[in-house]
Amino acid sequence: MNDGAPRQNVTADDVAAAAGVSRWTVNRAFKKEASISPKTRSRVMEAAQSLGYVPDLHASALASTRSNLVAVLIDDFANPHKLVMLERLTRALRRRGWDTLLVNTLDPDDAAPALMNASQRRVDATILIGLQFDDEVLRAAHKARHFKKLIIFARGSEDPNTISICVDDEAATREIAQYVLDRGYSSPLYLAGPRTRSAHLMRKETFVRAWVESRGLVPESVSVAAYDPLLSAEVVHETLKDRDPTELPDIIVCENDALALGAIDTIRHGLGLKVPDDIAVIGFDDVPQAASPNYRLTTYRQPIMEMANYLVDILEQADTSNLDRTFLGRLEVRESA
Amino acid sequence: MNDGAPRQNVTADDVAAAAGVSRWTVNRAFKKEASISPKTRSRVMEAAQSLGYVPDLHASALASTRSNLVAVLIDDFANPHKLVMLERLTRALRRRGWDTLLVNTLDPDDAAPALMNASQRRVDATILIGLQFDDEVLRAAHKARHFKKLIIFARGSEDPNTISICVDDEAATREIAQYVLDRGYSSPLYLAGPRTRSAHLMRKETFVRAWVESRGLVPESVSVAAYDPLLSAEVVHETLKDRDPTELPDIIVCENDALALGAIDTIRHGLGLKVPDDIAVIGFDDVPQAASPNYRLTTYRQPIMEMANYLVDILEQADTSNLDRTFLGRLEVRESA
DNA sequence: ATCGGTTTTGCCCGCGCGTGCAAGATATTT
DNA sequence: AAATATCTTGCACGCGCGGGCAAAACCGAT
Repeated sequence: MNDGAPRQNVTADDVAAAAGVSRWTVNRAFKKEASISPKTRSRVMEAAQSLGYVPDLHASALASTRSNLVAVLIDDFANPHKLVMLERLTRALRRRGWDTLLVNTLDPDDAAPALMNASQRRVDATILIGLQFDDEVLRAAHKARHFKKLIIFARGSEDPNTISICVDDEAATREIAQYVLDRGYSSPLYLAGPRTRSAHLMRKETFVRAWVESRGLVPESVSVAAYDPLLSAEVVHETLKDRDPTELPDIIVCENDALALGAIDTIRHGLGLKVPDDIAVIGFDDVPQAASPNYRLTTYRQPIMEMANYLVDILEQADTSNLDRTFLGRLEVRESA
Repeated sequence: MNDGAPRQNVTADDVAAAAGVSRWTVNRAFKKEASISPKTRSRVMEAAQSLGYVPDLHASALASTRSNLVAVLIDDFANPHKLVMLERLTRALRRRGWDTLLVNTLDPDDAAPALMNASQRRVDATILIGLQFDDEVLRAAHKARHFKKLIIFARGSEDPNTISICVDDEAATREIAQYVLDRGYSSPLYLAGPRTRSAHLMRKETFVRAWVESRGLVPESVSVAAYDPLLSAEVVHETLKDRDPTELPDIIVCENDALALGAIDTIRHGLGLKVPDDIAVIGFDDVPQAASPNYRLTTYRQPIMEMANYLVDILEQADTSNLDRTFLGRLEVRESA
């Protein structure tokens, strides 16, 4: 395992001795914007290279107030969009020198312990990509030691102590509603996700409001207990299986793609109908599968990469105030609606 | 953000003062198997609770030889099975007190830097859930400082310095081959993933061998450059689109589900054929979508949770020798083949 | 009460690096 | 060439905790 050559514990002191400088100069050589002359730096780097030295990030974090580590809390692995967000986020972070502590929030009650866990690692920020986080959890977060920034990704939040980076749900949903109206659909079914205690039903509410404004009536809606395609398929099937064809919706507007994919599956294989001819479907997120020849899902694409980059910008900001930001995506029109 | 009450830097000393014990006793109270009397422990814990103290894991890692952190390197986010593995792995780890450093290996050349990165955080083990890792990367890993265990998850490895936890590919593939034979399929197409330099084409080779043994001829095979359903759909389409119906395979045996899902999509929407009537499909992994009413994919299920638990067992082992282990899964027969 | 054994507690030293400042080396100016 | 300005380097101290051992407290039995 250890073939002798690269010693196990090369420290900055060893490199310093080899390069004929002080230990501090060695560590400076590894700091991006340190005051050090180019030649000593390269001399140090050579010595470091030959000894196989790299700075120890634990010691560094301990000695300073920064760890260059962020925690990502995630709890909903059935939703394929989570994988996309995770990929973009870790990519943006790593590209710019940040490490990611991934915390699987095992169940709703685990959110607070998970937050605590992150704080024990002195993370510079905690990012929430879940949905089970209610205000109580946020309060727990603020109690955590070394707590710095709490960022809610891809979901709105009114909490003033929190930074929220998300798509403008209202604008997006209005665009979707407009599209549905323009295409002449008349009996939409809104398929919503789990009802969280905190009021983040923005999308559904906005859609309902828009529909009422234009058509004067409240569209039907159903809610699924998790953003899981399989569960969504079940719920849609239960809801529609016994209906007279004339009572079927002509479009299912889904809070996100996870629900939409399940809806399409059920329309075809459970109800034996066609998409979009019998029932159209529209989603939200634009997960990779939405583009597959099987689904060709019309959906609203969130600019995740852009959002991830903004998140990293924020990490570098000292000031925490007013960092919330919403983004605009765009409707990706395919064949499902 | 910091509402005063919970001080930012509560250290073991503060708790010690509050509880009337020494600092060392405080830290002992937080160690699972420390020699400490129940009453002092609870007294300490109370004090800690009221002060909002939790041990600092950076300091702990620095002072000891353990960090309780493992790095997970992952590089292929198009494959839905990765999300499953990530979920099971982080769940098993967290349940038993391990934290996860998630490293997105941005591209093949990033593997070595990613490994280095992990070593800077003194991880107790590094887990590879990717495929782009060739022997050169492994060698780089062994040079890293503080390098301890290198675990290859869900993929075989001959490297003696490495611990591999995976399904018995040979047994699994033989079972699949037998199933294909038993069902009377006669012209299989083997759909393989990217050709890596190292010889890990186990599944394909085994299938080919089994087929040759029983039928005396080498089955056709094609390879897809990534485990990506969309790419797989393209490749299958390109391969089969101009064929005379009599020259079509009667089953496509896929190296994993990512490829299988794409294959099904193309068979239906690209070639206008039916699964399994015209062409059957068989996969490997049993991703969640495989069970959806749309795919009903017959596939070999890997016991990921069990494998993840074994991985954590290994972490607690001091001895590194002979920890490789293969698991048996089982063929999940649905309707696609 | 005393003794041997056992459990519990205290503590020295060090893990590897960053902060902030002072000393030293170089460059620039007149 | 001397003096000042600028850049580069060195260093005392501390970050919070753990290993391992010695001292102290405890236990029951004589």
